[in-house]
Amino acid sequence: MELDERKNIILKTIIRNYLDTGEPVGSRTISKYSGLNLSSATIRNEMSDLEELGYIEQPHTSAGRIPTDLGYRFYVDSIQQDSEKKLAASTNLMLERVERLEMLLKRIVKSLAADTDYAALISGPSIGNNKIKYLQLSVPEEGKILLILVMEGNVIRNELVTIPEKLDYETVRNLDIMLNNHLAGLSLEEINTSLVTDMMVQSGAHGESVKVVIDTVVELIEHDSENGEVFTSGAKNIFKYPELSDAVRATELITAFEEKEQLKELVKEVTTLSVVDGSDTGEVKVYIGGEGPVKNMQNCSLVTASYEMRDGMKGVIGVIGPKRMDYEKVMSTMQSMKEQMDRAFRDQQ
Amino acid sequence: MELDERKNIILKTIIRNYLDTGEPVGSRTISKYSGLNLSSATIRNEMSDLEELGYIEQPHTSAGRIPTDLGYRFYVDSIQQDSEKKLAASTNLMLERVERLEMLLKRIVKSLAADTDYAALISGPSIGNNKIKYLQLSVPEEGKILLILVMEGNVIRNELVTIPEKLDYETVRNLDIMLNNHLAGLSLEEINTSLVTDMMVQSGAHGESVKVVIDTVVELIEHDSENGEVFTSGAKNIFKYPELSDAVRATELITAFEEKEQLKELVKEVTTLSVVDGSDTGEVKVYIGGEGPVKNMQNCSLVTASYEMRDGMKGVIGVIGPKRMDYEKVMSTMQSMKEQMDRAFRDQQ
DNA sequence: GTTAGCAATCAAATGATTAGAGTGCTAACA
DNA sequence: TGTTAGCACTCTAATCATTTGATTGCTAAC
Repeated sequence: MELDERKNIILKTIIRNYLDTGEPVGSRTISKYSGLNLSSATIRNEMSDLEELGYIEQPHTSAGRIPTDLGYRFYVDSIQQDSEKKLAASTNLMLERVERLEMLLKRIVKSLAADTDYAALISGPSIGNNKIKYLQLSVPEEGKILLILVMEGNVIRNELVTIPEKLDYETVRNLDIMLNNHLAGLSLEEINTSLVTDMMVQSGAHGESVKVVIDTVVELIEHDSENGEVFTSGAKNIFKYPELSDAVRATELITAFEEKEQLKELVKEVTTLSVVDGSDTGEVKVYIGGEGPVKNMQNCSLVTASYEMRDGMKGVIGVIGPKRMDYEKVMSTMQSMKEQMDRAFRDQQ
Repeated sequence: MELDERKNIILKTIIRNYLDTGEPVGSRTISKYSGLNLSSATIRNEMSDLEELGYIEQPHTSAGRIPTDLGYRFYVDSIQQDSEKKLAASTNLMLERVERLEMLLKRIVKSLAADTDYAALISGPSIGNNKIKYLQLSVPEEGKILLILVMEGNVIRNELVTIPEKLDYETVRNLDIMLNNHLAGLSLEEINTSLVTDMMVQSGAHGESVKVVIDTVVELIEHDSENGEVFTSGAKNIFKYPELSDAVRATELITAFEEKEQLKELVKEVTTLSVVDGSDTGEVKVYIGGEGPVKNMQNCSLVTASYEMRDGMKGVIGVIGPKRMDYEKVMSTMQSMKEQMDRAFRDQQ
């Protein structure tokens, strides 16, 4: 059995109706609103077929039909083909002004949540496979070294390092130069044991201190690539949708939004997935039910897009809502956000 | 009418019972469990008095009594007087190991939430009225300056500043020295216009760049004192308590826990309140219903304590739960956490 | 001052009935 | 062969009356 044009229209009508009302839709409704001029009996036959094909299902005998995950997938794909994406009215971010990146991200995620009425997240660009530009040591007090690490793209990290000896200004300066000579321009993978031993040997009596500093550098980069910040907004929107608000699911989402660990995992997967896909990187993507990175959120869908900053650093924006979500609006809002951000970051360079 | 010994006992029994069961308690229950050997009729008379005094109330006719905010206050105060605080079993934090402050705070707040089963928060120590130790400039690329700000207590902040001119290494070095001469040892309030003008004049042609840098310094400190980080854990615990889980209150709490702005406000108020009180700083405090900093959380109580790091920098830990909360357990857990933290930070120095 | 007893009150549970929406099937129709 | 009208059947959700049980306040007796 195939999905002919008529089944196609009926299925879309069912889903659109269900997205609107949240109620299972019956044959009579479709008979009236599909524009096909068919009686409810005929529709019933077709619906029976659609159910057999796995696109819709009945919550219980005497109820109408609701879309299955496969049904949603069909719907979302068919939206994406309708390339005449009429962009949704979304907040103009006015990204021209320079401000702290953190503030900027928070503002973006906030309007994303406000525009869509779902929960939104944004990941800051992570330094990940980035290269060290330079580092800088100073001595805030005896026995400690303040390490400043500047990565390509001017991402800056600092850490206070406790060293096992007291070093004078001149020595620290020399170590600083030596470290820069060896490390500048390298990425995390390129820092191997032989290189470290090399530096330790070269710094003679201060080998131990140098080791501590290098370890800290490695730690900082690793920590950051696993731990790129994620901001969220609109978690409360979850409560607007009765099909989710029951304790279990709410708890899951709330925990995810509080602990952020799961969200970071999610961001990571989305990033790597889009790299694997290759071709359509940057496109808006939809994960329905437990698809892709959205494990254990059976009743939610996730819409993502990635944006690009200077130096090829990428971040992800996403919206999480119930499976019964206004996909068209969310997808086009997302698209418009992404474009605004890409443009702003490009111009700002 | 006064609170004599008998009323005292009855009131405590009512509250303890209500905390246990969450159900309004009736006269018969008290008659059985108070240990006073009084009939329910007598208890009824006393309860009627207690209601008139404002300690308890009836949700509706034919229901038992529940404590009012005043009742809770009485109960909490009477706990605090029972100075034989049997410390609750709380996670041993094993704070000896040095780790990143952020990680440490997250771990603490997590076990606080786990131990109490309520939502917990912790504020990192803020630099607030702290003094500048030194600052450091470097040039990651033309037209930009990397500003590193080190405060007393080795709190470090950095920011990339865009300046209106290209400066060579030597000039930046001189500006660095000049800025340190003027700013080192000062707190935010001491940076006034005349000082700024002074520095601008002294740096001649580079006055504009200096101004931008100083502005950034001020911004960093201000931003931080308003924005000291707050970590939370256990927001999901809110759903364990049916009296809170209905949408409105849940939404309020969830938003507060996501946006953190309200929590920061709260932390700020707790900190300033305890400064005003003076004497009993550092004690565990309880705010019931809308008391103190817990505006718009009519159905919650807040238990707080402040901890101290080196250099007198203070932070706050807190637990938010329903008014019907196990005050004894929370208060003693809090006390023990606070002590562990104080001890650890003192020893670690 | 304390208590037993009793009527009055009210929320919450129970159960029966009804209304309504929807399906599947069959037979008739074009 | 595809479409439709009609009808019996199913199941949920709403409604309403009734019952149950907990609790109070009051009064009169101890």
